[in-house]
Formats: sequence, C-alpha cells, structure tokens
Amino acid sequence: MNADFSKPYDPKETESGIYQMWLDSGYFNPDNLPAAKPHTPHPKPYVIYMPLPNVTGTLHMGHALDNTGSDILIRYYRMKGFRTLWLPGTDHAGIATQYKVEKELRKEGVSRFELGREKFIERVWKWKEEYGGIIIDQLKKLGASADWSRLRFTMDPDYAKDVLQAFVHYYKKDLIYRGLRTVNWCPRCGTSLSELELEHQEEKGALWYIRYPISNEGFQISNYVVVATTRPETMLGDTAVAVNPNDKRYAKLVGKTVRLPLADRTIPIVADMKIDPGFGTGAVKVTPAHDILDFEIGQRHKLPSIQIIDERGKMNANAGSYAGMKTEEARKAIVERLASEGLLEKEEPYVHNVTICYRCGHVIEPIPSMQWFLKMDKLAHSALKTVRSGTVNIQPENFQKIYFDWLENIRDWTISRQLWWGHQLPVYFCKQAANDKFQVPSSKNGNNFVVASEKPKTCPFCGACDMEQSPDVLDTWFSSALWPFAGLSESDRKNYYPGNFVSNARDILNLWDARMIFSGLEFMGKPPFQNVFVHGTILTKDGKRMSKSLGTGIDPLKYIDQYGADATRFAVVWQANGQDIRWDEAAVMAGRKFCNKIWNASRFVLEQTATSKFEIRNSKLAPQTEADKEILSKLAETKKQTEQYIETFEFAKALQNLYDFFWHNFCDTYLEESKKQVTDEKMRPSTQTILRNTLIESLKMLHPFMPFITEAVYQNLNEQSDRFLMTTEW
RNA sequence: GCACCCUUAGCUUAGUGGUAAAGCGUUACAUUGACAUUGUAAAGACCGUAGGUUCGAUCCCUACAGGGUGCACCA
Repeated sequence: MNADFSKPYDPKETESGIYQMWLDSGYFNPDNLPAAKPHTPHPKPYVIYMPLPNVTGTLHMGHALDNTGSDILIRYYRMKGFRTLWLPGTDHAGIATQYKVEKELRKEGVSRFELGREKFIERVWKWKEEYGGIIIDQLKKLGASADWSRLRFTMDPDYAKDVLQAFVHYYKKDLIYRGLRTVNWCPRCGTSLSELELEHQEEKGALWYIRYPISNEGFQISNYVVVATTRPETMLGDTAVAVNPNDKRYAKLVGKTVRLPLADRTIPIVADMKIDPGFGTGAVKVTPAHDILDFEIGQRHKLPSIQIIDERGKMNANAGSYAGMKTEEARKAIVERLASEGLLEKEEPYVHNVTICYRCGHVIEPIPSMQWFLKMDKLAHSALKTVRSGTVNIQPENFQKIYFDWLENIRDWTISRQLWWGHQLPVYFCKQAANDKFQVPSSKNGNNFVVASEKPKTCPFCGACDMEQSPDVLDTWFSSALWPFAGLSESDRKNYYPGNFVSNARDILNLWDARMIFSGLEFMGKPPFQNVFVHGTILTKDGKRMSKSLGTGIDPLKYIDQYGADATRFAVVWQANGQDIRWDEAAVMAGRKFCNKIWNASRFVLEQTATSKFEIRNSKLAPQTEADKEILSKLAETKKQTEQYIETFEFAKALQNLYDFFWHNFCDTYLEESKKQVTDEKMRPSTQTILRNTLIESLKMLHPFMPFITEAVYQNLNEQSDRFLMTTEW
C-alpha cells in the first residue's frame, strides 16, 4: 500500500485501505499476535469490554469519546506487547428496539397485538439483521481496533443461556422473588420500569386542598382534616391519611378515622416519619396502589391497596362512576364534584416534577403489578466493598460518591418487563393453576411455577399440562450486566477475564457499571475490571445537551467523512479533559492541519533519507550538534510523558504534549536545523539517522491517537522489522 | 430541598501559593526552500462578585451570583 506523498494528505483515499489491511492481518484478535516478543517473554492480556451500543443506535459523539479512549489504550498496550482484546458487542436494548419496530409497524397501520408475539419478534430480528450492524461499521470507520471475530449480541444463543442461568442462580440463592408491588409503569410502553429508567420533567399543575371529614365527630364544617394533593383523582384509592408523629397539630387525631369523600369508606389516620410537616397542611392522603412512597407507608402500617387506575392509564371498575375515564378527565370531574360538595378548600397553582419514561417520554403511572425483583442488599454490599477497598478504581474520584450514594440507599431491582423483545423469564407455570399468573402473589413454597433454565418435560404440579412460560422478559440491564463474561466463550474466560478498563458517560455509572461489578463478583468471583473511567459529556458550543430531537446533535460521521477519522479522533481527545466538553468544531480543523503537518514532515524526512542517499541499517544515533542532542533528549522526555499520561488515562494531555513536540520541537526547530546540517558531509549520516529515528518514534507515539495517517506513513517508510506500525514494538 | 462540579484572553479550554498558557480568531511581517492546512512576531485576561487566611492568592477558606450534574422527590 503506497500513499502518494506528492499530494496533501487525503484521509478518504487512505483510511479504508489501511483498515482493510489491519483486518486482513488478523491482529485485532489477540490470539494472532506474535506470542512472545523479546521484550515480553510472557505477554499479559490487556482487555476492554466495549460499552455495548444499542442495536438501534447510530454513532454519536458519546460513542466517539468512549471508543477513541478505549482504542488509544488498546493500541498502546498492543504495541507494548500485551495480548490485547477489545471485546465488541451490541445490546438488544429491549424497550428501545421494541419501540422502534412498533413505530415502523404503526406506519403500516398495524399494532404489535394484531401481529402477535411470535410474528412481532420475527419482525424485530429481521430489523436487527438489516440495521443492527450499522453502528459496527461506523465504529470501524472511527478506526476501532476491536476483535470483530468475537462480536457478540446479547440475544445470541450462548449469551441467552448465561442470562437464564444467572436468573436461576439468583433464584436458587433466594435472591429473586415475585411480588405484587406498586411499580413505575409506562402506559404507552405497557411495562414496568426500574427507578433508573425514569426521568423528571417540570410541569405546571395545581395543588388542591381537600377536606376529609373526621368520621366519628359527625359532618360539621370544622371537623375535617385537610390534605393537599396534585393528584385528586387517586383519592378513590386512598386507604389512609398520614401525618408526621411529631406534628402537634394532628397528635390527637392519630388513630382516629376519616370518611373518604366520594367513596363510601372509612380510613385511618396514621403517623409516619416520612411525612414532612412543613409541606401543604402536613396531612397527606395515602394511596398505596398509585404512589411508590405511599406503597411503602402502606406496608409499614399494613394498609390495604386499592387499585383504581389500570395499566393503560384509565380509571378502572373500583373508581365507580369514573370508570373508563382517563386520569386527567377523572381529575377534572372529581375536583368539580368536591367543589360542589364544599369539600374543596382551595386550589393553588403549583409547579412540580412529573415522572416520565426515559424512552418514550410518557408520564409514568405507578400501579400495583406482579413483578420479579432481585434483592439488592448483599449484591450492593459486595459492589461497595470492592470499590471502597480500591480493587476497582472509579475516576474521577467524585463519581465514587454517586456510586456509593446509590448503592447505600438501594431498593430491590425490578427485573421483569412486560415487553416482547428480550430474554423471556425462565419461569414455567402450571396451566391448571395458571389463572393467578398476573394477580396473586405466590410464595416459594405454595407456588404454581418452576424456575429452570429449560422447560420441564412434565408439570410437577398437575403432572399433565404442557407448562407455559412467563410472558415477561428481563430488564435489558440484567443481561448487559453480564457482558464482561457472558460475552466470552468458556475458554476465553480463563484468558480474558477480568478486564482492565471501561470508559463511559456518567449516566450509566449505576445503570450499568455498578451492575457489571456485582454481577462479575457474583458469577466470576472477581470484579470485571480495575478501572472505571467516567468521561465528560459532549455539549454544544453554548453548553446545551446534544440531542437528536432538539436538533442539537452533532454527527461524528460527518467529520470523519469530511476531515478523516484521525482529525475527528484528534478533536475528541484534544477537548476531553475531565469536565464536560463544549464542542468546538475548530478542534477538528486543528486535527486536519496536524495530519497535514505529519504528512509533509514525513515526506521531507523520506526524501532526505531515501535509500539512494542513505543506508539506515548501518547508521547509529550519534548526536554531533546541540540541535541533535536537544531533539533526542526532548524525544526521550516526550516518550516518558506520553507513557505516563496514557497509563493514567490523561489522553488530552498526552496528545497536546505530543502535538507540541512534533510540531514545534521536531518540525519548526529540528527539521529546519537539519537542512543546514545535511549540507555538511560529516554530519549528514547522523542527521539523517536522527531525522528518521525521531519521525518513527513520533509515529509510534501518535499511532494510538491517529492510527490511520501514522500507519500510512509508516507503510511508506518501508521499515523492515514489522509489517505494521500497529504491532511495532513501542 | 440536599450534595458535588464549573466560572481564566473574542471563542473553546489548560494551569500554578509569588499577577498566567494552548488551539482557533485578530494584526504585522516573511516566505512558493516538506507544508499558505506555512513560519516569525505582536496585540489581547484587574483569572465570576464580596470578604477572609497569608509577607504574598487566579490557585486555600467563607458567602453570594450565574451555569451544570447527581440524589431526593414535597403528597
């Protein structure tokens, strides 16, 4: 492969050819790397598990940042002689993918229910085959040197087997249970969500003050408790009024009862520490069925739970005359009714946060639902311990606090989802006793289901029926939490687990990193990596979040296409210090200019040291002038600094330092000086040697950051020892 | 509401207990000699505001303002 030095550097002409050459070499696969180089008699592995991109995804700036950082490390350690594995994969991304295919169906005027589960899943697979590889191709364009021969998908048969086994394992250890709980429910997606899948949005609403008559004191106008609420429609499901035990205003009322307006029921007044006496009237209506906090209060006080809203977000039969209404309609009707009965004390405008689904943006409706939970206390404890002890290191350090906060206050993880696309639970129900599947909690002893990684041949309950698998699927994060080992074959686990490093944005620190850590500890006995690196978020130049829907997104592929992958990588790394990055396009231009500088300097060195004038093999580094000495000492210093910066993940510093060395010390100073030196017969050979040596060393150091151009130049230098710069000894 | 982070040249950001760097931009000059995707030089910052510690603070402490993030949601 020969690049044309007579023209300015053209990444388009070069990059795809170079990448193909690397692919053909097979060196992305560590098993193909030369087994024992002289400097590493027993090469150690260096492993990174790629943060799984969603199959629905296309490359965005966040990926570019994650993966450029990982590729720098992988390429660096590969040149250092390590057996480097960068394990790539894609995530089936339950909700995201299902939502996407459903949208496609909607355009055709079909719903997934009309299609049926089996056909729908077929359709998703088809979609995956067609579009699921896009992001992989895009990562290749970026120059990612991952081992594509090991590419995994989280729904691959082997992977799925591990996922189901993990479920069975937890269940046998009594860490998984099934229960009827008030959970966060998205009426549009039709599924439960975990607390980490929620977002909050400010909304202008109202606070209604409602009078609840104290039941045993007759219905006189002064004898009532006033509760404040933003959701009056849920009062039909109230089963108590709660006050703070230290609140003197209500001390005498605790233990008494009130008559619940609009519903012919009497409910108790209970005392609970969670109630803030300073808010509203200090008295709160308690609706265990439709509020997570109220559910917990209900548990503490053994209150019944009355569901009045169904999974589509409509009032159900328990709501009496309001049944069938949407919650907003019911709210309006109920407020009007209360007002007409003189039970509405006042209404004030109020801005509060509503909880929305992180995927579709629909308002979350907490409803009681039969779900599966993973007990978190022990697992969280192990994940805490491994970071506290320094076995796993989270950088920058202040993110440790976020990690600790979450794990210390953790709730059990709702792992079941009412979706079709995903790993179906390895739970099999007896058909005879299956009527209670969604409504009645089953204890482990008196249950009507079996947890097993394969369907039992005969039903252990009735001995006759063909057992029916639970329709629920697992939370996607349950399966991606297993990625560091489920992505590896049995034999690979011996060589390539645990890994060394993971890099991602802060939003998945708990969602994913924490869960990979405790899963690794649970199933492999060791955490999956030593270093978690949380990088900044790339924002627009004026500090706004990048988002497709807002039109503020910036496509890294646009830059790769226009200015080359190296220039794009340069820009990403150049700006990536610990803080969030206000993306400045000028950095890409700077990267492109730097590429050109490398290109032209290389041409110069090549011309100066063409074999007709110069025999490299016979020359030794023999500095003769001050300039010679200075460039060689600066080179040695730069090399040391580069190693240090890369190994501490300070990529921006490493690159800036290299940039400064190459441009100013090498090009501006030494190259200019060398022009004079080569005119002197005595100095020519040593000058040529130093030129060539410094260039090659620079190319090596720059290679992890800008792999394409450095490899292209190296190929033109016709070095003899290694075929590729990529595998040249550092 | 609680916690954490940020605020440095026109823009995007480094950085240090002794008044500050880089990229882009600007200005002047040079140069077709690897590279005009160039070189040399210059201008440009009271380092968010107000206090405090210190011989001395942009860097440490406190408060405030603006921006951001995490957690909790207050019903």
